[in-house]
Amino acid sequence: MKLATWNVNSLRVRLPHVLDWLAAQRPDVLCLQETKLEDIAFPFVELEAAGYRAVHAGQRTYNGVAILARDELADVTRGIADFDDPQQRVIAATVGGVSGVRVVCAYFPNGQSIDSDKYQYKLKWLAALSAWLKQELARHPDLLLLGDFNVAPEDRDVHDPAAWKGQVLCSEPEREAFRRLLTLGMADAFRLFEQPEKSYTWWDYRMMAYRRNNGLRIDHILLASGLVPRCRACSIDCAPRKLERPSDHAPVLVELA
DNA sequence: ATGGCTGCTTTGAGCAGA
Repeated sequence: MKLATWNVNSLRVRLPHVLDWLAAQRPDVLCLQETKLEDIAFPFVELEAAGYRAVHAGQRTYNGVAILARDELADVTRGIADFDDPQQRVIAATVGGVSGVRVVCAYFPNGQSIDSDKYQYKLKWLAALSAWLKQELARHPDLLLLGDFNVAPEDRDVHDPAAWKGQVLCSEPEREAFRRLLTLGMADAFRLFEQPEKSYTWWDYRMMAYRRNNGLRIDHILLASGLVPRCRACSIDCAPRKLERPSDHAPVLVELA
């Protein structure tokens, strides 16, 4: 089973890239973030023609998350339970029937800068996510959390750790929140394997950052402990970042036996 | 060098992203 996550930075603009990528990779599941679409504008028809069902928690202009799957998507939930939030950042579904996995697709807040109200919202959101996932892991032992975490967990996930030290995406409270997710009983799938040095999933559009590999690893796939023995591979696919008019994020993939 | 791109917005300068 192949699952992936990709922040597409507007599905309206990126739909051709998504369709090409689905055709090339044929993942069983693809989680999308930043669709920036209302549900009524979501391209269900085009995706169905490509062989994918979809569920979407949409919103105009900002945020918006979706799960695409070749098989049925069951028990769909939107948002974090007991956390009132108009921003559409979380959608979850069970894929693969009775023996299926629970897929949680999330677009974590960016936080803007550590002195911003948005940063305080990010920390509250992270705390609410942890509390909710603790319950969800008890309910669904075969859970995966995939998405744009907007957190670079360690200095090796940052092209210039000195410049980013203490900044939003790298600050210690954010990294603590990331580690807290691991202590709930999850593993960073990417770090289960040997990986190339300077592996990143996001590069700024400016200053030729991609060409210089000035990036951050902020898109992640966490696996519940019980899934770890089934994990065969995890990688970042940089091919879409090289295309014309790319998303600033690259997809991350995981393979489960 | 505090910008540099990109996408979006009651269309055009400003916000947000990361």
